[in-house]
Amino acid sequence: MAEHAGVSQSTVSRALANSTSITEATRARVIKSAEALGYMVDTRAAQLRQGRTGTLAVVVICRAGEAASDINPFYFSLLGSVCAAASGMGYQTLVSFQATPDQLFGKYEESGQADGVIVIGTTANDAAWQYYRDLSLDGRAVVFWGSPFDELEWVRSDNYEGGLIATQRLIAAGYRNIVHLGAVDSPQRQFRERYEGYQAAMAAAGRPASLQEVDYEADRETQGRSAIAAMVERGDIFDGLFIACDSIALGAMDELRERGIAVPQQCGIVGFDGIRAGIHTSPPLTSIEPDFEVAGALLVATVLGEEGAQMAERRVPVRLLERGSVRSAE
Amino acid sequence: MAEHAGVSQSTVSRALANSTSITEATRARVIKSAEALGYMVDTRAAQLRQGRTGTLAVVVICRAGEAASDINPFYFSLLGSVCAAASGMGYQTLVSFQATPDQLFGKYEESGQADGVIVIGTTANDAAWQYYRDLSLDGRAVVFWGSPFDELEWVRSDNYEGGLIATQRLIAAGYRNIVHLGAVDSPQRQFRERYEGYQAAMAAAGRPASLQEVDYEADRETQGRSAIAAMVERGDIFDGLFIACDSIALGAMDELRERGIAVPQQCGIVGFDGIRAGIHTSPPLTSIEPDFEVAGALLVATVLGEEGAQMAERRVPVRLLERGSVRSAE
DNA sequence: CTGAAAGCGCTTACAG
DNA sequence: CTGAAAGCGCTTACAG
Repeated sequence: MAEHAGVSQSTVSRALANSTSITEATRARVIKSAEALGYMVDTRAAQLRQGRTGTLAVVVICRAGEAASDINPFYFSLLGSVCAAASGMGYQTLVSFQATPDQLFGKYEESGQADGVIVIGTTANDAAWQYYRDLSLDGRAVVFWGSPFDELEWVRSDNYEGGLIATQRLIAAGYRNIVHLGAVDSPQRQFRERYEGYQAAMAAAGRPASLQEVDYEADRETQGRSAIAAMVERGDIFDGLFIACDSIALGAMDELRERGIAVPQQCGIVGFDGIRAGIHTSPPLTSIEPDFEVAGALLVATVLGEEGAQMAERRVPVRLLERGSVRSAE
Repeated sequence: MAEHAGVSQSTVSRALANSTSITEATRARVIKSAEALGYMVDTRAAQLRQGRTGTLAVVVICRAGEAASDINPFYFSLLGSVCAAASGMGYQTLVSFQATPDQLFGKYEESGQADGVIVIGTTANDAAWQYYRDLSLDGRAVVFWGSPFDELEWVRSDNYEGGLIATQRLIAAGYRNIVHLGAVDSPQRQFRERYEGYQAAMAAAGRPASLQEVDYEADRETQGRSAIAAMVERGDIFDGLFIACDSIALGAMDELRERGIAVPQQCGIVGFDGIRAGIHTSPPLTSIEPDFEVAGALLVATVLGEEGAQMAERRVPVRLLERGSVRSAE
């Protein structure tokens, strides 16, 4: 390559790396040769020399035995946003799906494969979270979406705000007995925050908070179904539901339909996550959606240790996605 | 590292690479030192020397302006399956989402970043397909999911079979006027194949085939809605629909509901792709699902140029996912 | 502004 | 079975 352009290897490198200490004439010649020869810089070699990788690892934690098509679609949206944000910052993304303990691998930094790790996915996989927690405590650059551990670097939705506006919306529509379907003691820290937002809105309206716990060991749809079944069989009175996650809400809606409870007439529902499947239920599911673009950008900025990616700013704003599972405000 | 274990660099390398020409005693010592020092082989350097990358690039072609949450969930399932299959073969996966012409990048092989490229995603993005077609014609290892070009290396669902069994199911349930919603001349080659399966089943039942074309420039849900709107407004008689893709079917079901046409009583529906959102429509959407595990494995084997990954075997088997949008067989 | 040389961290003939 | 040396394809001080 250097030979073809009649310059040294150093000059080729500088020309292609846009170094300023190169005549435009020389650069042009080098570039023309590169095109003629179909030459491209070997990224591996360049990065080895530079001591960086230009790559970020994104690991999606799954439940054991969960196929790709069973993964909560919310995480796929997040994955896409992270890849886009990384690409915008000039980083490639090494993606892997990890479920069982033997699949766990996060030593990307140690093996020179990535400059940092972004962990997203189900918090129910204890082994995985312990593994990545240790990695982080070991001083590696790893950032989590919605970590169960406060000491780690995390980025989360503004869950409190989401719970607040979801509940306010239900109250404004005139529903009286609004129950929250979720969990306060699960590793899903985000669930507790959503509950607290719900609680605040209820308190402000002078109404008691009421929580129906879901069994987070079960799959999400079963969680929703079982929760509704339990409430109905107990004879609970409710006409509004703020549900901690859309996938759970989908199961809840199925159960309500089978039991003949009409949404939104007899029961209003607001979910959380804004997944697309909620567009096609009947009625479509009203939900709280985080700003995915901000989520991706924040995760990437945080793992890269950017200035400005301070703790206080790691909250992703949310908005109400008005669809059809809540009747109009009174 | 070598110093700590009291051996040469070569020995360290051989011990860690499980070379047979190493005493177990030496290997044990090296491994212990590695653990003590937290040493790991630098993958980049190893691969540079070995002339391979141990990595596969997976590019998801999107529509311009499409956010991650708008991507057809089918492709996410496929993406997950590909990553899992690659991982099973000892390969990492470099994932990117590409929509606009300036985002197009597939020179992973040339730049030493991957040993091959797997292209999946919407066929409606002409520029992208041309780009990857050129890359493939240039001799690069690139394999496509459902390519519009016959000369490329592709892996596809057994679309003909899928169309056949979907239509047979509708016929068996006693629906008389079964229409296909799809396209025969779109770049989606798979759509034509699905139509042909439909056609064969109709012919075998002695019934005429009837095609309602969708406008593949629009987004998928609009395609479904508009197709139904057109049929109803024209006064077409139909009581069965085999729809080329679930995302289109979801839109069609929304439109049917709004127009008061009951599924499956007045109209039976079978979609294609088996996306999860179809579980929560009412009724749930009966669909044809490819075996994702086989799809991922075949894509990976093909791009790696494995023996046995012959053309004839690049068809992914499909099965009927019985849900609720077709009434029981008579 | 450009070139010759060193070196990033490995693996692999080549000797012994 | 193990070591010394070369080399994978780059970038970057160091000279000029």
